[in-house]
Formats: sequence, structure tokens, C-alpha cells
Amino acid sequence: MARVVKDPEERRIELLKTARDLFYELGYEQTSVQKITETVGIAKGTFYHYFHSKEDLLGQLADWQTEEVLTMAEHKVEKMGGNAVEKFRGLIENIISWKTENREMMITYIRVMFRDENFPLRNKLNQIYREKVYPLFSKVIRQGTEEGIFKVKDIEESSEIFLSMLLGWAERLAPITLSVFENPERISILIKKVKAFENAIERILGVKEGTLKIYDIDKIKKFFLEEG
Amino acid sequence: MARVVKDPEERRIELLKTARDLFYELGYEQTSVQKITETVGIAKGTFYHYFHSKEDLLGQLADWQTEEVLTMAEHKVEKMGGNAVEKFRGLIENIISWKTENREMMITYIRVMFRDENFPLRNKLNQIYREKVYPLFSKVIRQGTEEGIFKVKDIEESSEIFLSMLLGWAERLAPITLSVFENPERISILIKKVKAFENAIERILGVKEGTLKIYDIDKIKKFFLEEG
DNA sequence: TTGTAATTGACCGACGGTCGGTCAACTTAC
DNA sequence: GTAAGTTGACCGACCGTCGGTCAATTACAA
Repeated sequence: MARVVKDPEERRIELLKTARDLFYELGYEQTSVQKITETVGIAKGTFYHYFHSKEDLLGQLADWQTEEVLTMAEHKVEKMGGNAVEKFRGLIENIISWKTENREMMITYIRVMFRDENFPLRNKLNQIYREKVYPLFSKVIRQGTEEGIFKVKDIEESSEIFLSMLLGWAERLAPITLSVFENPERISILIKKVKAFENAIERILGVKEGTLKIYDIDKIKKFFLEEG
Repeated sequence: MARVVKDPEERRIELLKTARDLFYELGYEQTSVQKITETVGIAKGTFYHYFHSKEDLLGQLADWQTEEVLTMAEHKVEKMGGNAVEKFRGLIENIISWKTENREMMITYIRVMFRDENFPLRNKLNQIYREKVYPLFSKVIRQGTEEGIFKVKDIEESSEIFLSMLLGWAERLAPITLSVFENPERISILIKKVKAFENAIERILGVKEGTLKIYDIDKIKKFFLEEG
């Protein structure tokens, strides 16, 4: 094979991107190192020049994926100003809901990420989310308590609990969300669950009922029912 | 090898038990089908007479593991009577905390189950928990609202959210719990988190603060600090 | 005795990972 | 300026192991 030398960082990112695309397309287990190197157009040995193992690649991929999203989200929320509730919404919008720009992306994302074969990837991402996202929420919750909007005892812990809830709840909601795409009349089930979740968060944050409005129900309805 | 014919169900359970022990010892990925059949003392083909695949084994294992615990817990709580709070405590005790009978068991359980390699096993168990445990909590929460102790809007959803919280939170708490065994002075961190979690649940259930008392703090302290 | 179901183990292709070695670009020295 | 030395990106044949298959064999109930 023709020998092509690239800047190492460029090569590393190339491998990361290729791996991500293949994981999304085929699933983690189904994507062999062979396949990745073939797609990139390098020898198998080169892969192991950049990563200790396939799992090491997974870790670096998760880091790389989240870093991008998180720094973006942090800056955006920092800039937008506003009270804690607005910032809270902003964070959710930027960190959690960025996949929902359009139906196609969302379906793909959920289909891919919540496939059983992709749990190594999902697990790694969750781990990194737990570590890196919760300080952002702590900040907002702290602001909220200072503003008197939130009534929370332990800020750090509440933030962690909220994140754990979110990740755990995503696990539960994923299959239901997919089922709505196939069976639009099930949307009422989804909406009921979304509302209940929002209510639960309001209670945990000690905020007045109905003020949080993380989710725009009409928007969700439109989102699922267009061309449905 | 000597040919030994057994009652199929007996053989199936034998394989399940062996697989469970090996998964605990070595991790899911590191436990090969070969290893399982060698340990049981049968040919590899026999394994595939009982299970379609290694993943099928995992599914059956998760079913088998939970069924036992759940029916036990259900009957116990049914029998014990009492108000919703007491039953709620009973459920947690029986379903979640059964692993905590002694230090050794708990350490082993957490060390094993929350290893990265065992994520497939954990994930399967969580899936089944989500499906099968939440009706038990729904029942108790319904009783609680009828008794006027709990103030919950949507019973089913609240139960699901509570379970998702619990599972997500366990994911977060596992490494911290392990660290306490190695570093007993970190227990204050753990206790703070446990209290915060309890408070969050009280808020979600709409119960008066401090009444739930799922966790006996003194008991936890003793548990971690004896022989520490 | 015959049919059914449990059991066997040789066998398969694909996998993650290794390793001895290549080679172009860069550094150093005279 | 150029030759010798050094680096590290890159190569690809190779290894042991894995999950899984299947035709043959055995045990046993009907």
C-alpha cells in the first residue's frame, strides 16, 4: 500500500472521525480495527501506533466528542446571561438536545447510541458526562439559589443527582421515543413522561411548579408529528 | 470426554450458575464460552444447544437472577403490611440492599458489577429492573397517595423516574462507595450524597422532609468503619 | 426397535493485538 | 554542503483466541 505520512494529530483525528462514523453505522462490536484501518487507508499496525487498544480508542473518542460540545455549551451559556432558569434551559438545550436539530439526526442518534452493541460507547460517554457536565449545572444551580429561584440544600449533590436522573431517564426514554416515530399516536405517552420528569426536576430544585419549562410540548408534538 | 446426560433444566441452571460465577470473577468479555463449558465439563456444542449465543445467555442470566429476588421481595412486602413509607423502605431493603448483608458481599458485588467489562451484564440487569421492579413501586406509591402521605401527580411515571434515578445514581455512587472502603474518612462524602439523594426522593414523592428515612446513617457508618 | 433429544469435538472465519522491519524527514557534525 | 546518525510514522504477515457451526454419536423414553 502506498505510504502516506501525515501530521500525527491530523491522523489521530482522522482515525477518531472514521471510528465514530463506523461505530454509528455498524455498532461498536461490529466495527473491527481492520475495518477502521481499511477505511482510513492505513495498515493495521499504524492503528496501534496511535492507540493502545480498541478500548483506548473508545476512551479518546468519548473525550474528543464531549470536549467539543461542552466548551461550546459553556461559552454560549456564559454569554447569554439571564437568570438561572433561563441558563438551565440553555444548558439542557446545548448539551442534551443538540442532537434534536432535525428528525433525521435524532432518530439516527437514538437508534445508534442505544443499540445494545453500542453500550461500551454509551457507557464511556456517560462516565465522561458525569465528570464534566455536572460542574456546569452546579454553577447554574448556585446562581439560582442566590437569586432565590431555586431552593436546594446541597448544590453539588443536587447537580449530580439531576445528571444521574437525566442519564438514567434517557436510558428509559430512548426506546419509547423510537416507538413514537413508528407509532405517532403513542406521543401522548411520551409527553406524559416528559412532563412528569420536568415536574420531578422542579421539585428537586425547589422551584415553583410550571416555571422551569425545559421542554416545549408544542414543539415536541410538531417535531414528532410532521410528515408522520 | 465421558458423556453425561442431565435433565435439561438442571443443565441450563448449571450453565447459568457457572456463567454467573465466571462473569463475577473474570468479567463478561474475559469469560469465553470455551471457559464456561470447560468449567461445567461439557463440550462447546452443548452450550449452543441451550443458548443461541453468548448474549442470549446473558439475557437468560439476568432474567433468572432478578426473578428470584423480585418474587421474594414482593411476597415479603405484601406480608409485612404497614403504611406506604414502611413498605417503601421494605422494598428498597429487599430489592436494592440485599447485597449489603455483609461487607465482603457488598465489596465483591460492587467491584464485580461496576467493572467496565461487566457493563453488558449491568445493562441487561438494569433493563429487566426497569421493566419488572417499577410496578412494585407504583403499587406502594399508589397506596401512599391514597393514605395522603405521598403527594404525586402521575403515579406510574413517578415510579419510573424514581427507578431511573436509583439506577443512574447507583452508577455514580459505586466508585465512591469503593473508595470509602479504602479510605474511611471519605465516608462523610458518601453520607452527604446519600442524604441528598434521600431528600431528592422525598421531594419527588411530595413527602414531608425527613420522614422517609430509607437509609440509617448510623448503620451505614458502622458498616463502613468496623475493622476499617 | 425406533425416534427424539442431548451431547460431542473438530472445524471455521474473523477478531484484537504483536512484531520485526521499512523509510522519509529531521538533527548533528565536520 | 553533505554524510552519518536518529526519530517515529507506517507497514503487513502473523499469532492465539474468540464466538459460532455442524455432522456424527449416544442415551433413553415410547
